Amino acid sequence: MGIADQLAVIPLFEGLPSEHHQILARIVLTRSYQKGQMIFAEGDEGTGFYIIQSGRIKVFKISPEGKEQIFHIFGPGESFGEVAVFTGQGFPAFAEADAQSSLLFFPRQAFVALIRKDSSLALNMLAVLSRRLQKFSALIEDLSLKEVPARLAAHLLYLCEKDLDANKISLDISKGQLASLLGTIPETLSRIMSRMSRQGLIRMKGSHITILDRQGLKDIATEGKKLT
Amino acid sequence: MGIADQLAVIPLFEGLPSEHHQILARIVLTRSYQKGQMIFAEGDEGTGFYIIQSGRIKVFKISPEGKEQIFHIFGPGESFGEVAVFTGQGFPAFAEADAQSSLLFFPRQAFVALIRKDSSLALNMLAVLSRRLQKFSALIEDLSLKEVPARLAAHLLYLCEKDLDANKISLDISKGQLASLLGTIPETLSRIMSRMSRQGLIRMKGSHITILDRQGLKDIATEGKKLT
DNA sequence: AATGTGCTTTGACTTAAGTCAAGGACAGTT
DNA sequence: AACTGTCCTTGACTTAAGTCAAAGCACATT
Repeated sequence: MGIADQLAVIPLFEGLPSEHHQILARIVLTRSYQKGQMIFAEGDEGTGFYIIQSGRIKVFKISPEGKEQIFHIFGPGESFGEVAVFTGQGFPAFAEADAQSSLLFFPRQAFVALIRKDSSLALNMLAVLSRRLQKFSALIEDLSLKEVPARLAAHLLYLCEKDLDANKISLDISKGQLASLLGTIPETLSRIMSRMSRQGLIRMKGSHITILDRQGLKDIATEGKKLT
Repeated sequence: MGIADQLAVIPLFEGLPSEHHQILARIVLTRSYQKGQMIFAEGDEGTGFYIIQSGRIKVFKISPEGKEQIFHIFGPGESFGEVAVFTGQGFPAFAEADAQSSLLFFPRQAFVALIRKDSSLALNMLAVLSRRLQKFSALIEDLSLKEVPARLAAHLLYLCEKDLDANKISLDISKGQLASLLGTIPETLSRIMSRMSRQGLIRMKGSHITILDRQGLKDIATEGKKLT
């Protein structure tokens, strides 16, 4: 399967004329990264953006004291680093490979040139950025207006919805990373998870979590209901 | 001056052929809002977006307990509510007039149709959304990785840069709103401001603030330097 | 099986920031 | 000048969450 065919199934490139898939295939560069390798740093010049072919990428910021906040964890088919393409400023965060990854890199100039010619591509990109803005709104709301138990409850319910229909979740990231994604630290997350277990809301065995009381979690996630 | 001429000077519509300004002028609707009036609520269907002609709009979320987090305060020439246009989902937050305001409303269908025809408009919109994403990143970083004194110090320096060259700032929003913008509450903000005064970093007289020690504020904003 | 390295959990403690409640300050109105 | 409502400040207290440090586990390697 050629690159152009791979591109055709990526949501961002859906509905484009196939000659545009050809053009994209000509301008794209493939890059590989080891687990833990940095893809770009905050402030680096944004010379293009990336789509994940395989692997996993985390986008994050880190405080001078070393606390990390993960903004997103992206998987195959998802894009990142677009913001810098359209603002002309540097990348606003760090990106690092969370596993051995293969990425497609689209250089800025050529990509912008294509977007000028293809309004479907422009609209797809607008949809991608809009959805990202929506996710950010939710994160801001969480950080500012909810406490950690509520964020965790919401996240567990979210995983449960998208992952499997049943009540079993298997975390595909470490608990430390989950903490960072929820805007907290491993110790706090650990304590809250054991409180939830003790109250019979969830069962925990390593990275496997079973939801026992969906309604109870919902109450904590949305209502101001407290976790004893 | 006709609407089309007004539109021509709005950043989002810069560089468009003037016949497109004409089209925009034909599809736009003018709407007026009293201070305190709601423009849309979270979850409302996004039938279009707005540009501010005059007045001021705050976009925010509110917790069940009543704490408010302001996402943005927008002024003349700025747009809001675009996200819902491109995701097709409801508005992700509330918007309310912060003063008597006159808004331009662009209905979704007609606007998307124009964006299909005008790639400059599409690129302008991509730039607007990208910059917004950048601002959100900064807010997330602040909420998660910095404490309130650091956020306040950064905000004061920011106001000082954009407002006037001198060291005098006059807040154009209430302190309560500033608190909500920084992700805290009035009491906390008040305490921190008096600490800053006591330490000789700023002088405060009502809504007028003078920066006395720019470097001191910078240290608090960026380094992990503490405020005694 | 033994060793080691990197997560995760737990405990005791500290601290930033929120809550509740009472005063002040101030601007506009009568 | 007195009144009224709103916003701001201050004080005493509570609490969620972070810090530091020590075990505990678990998995991979030798």
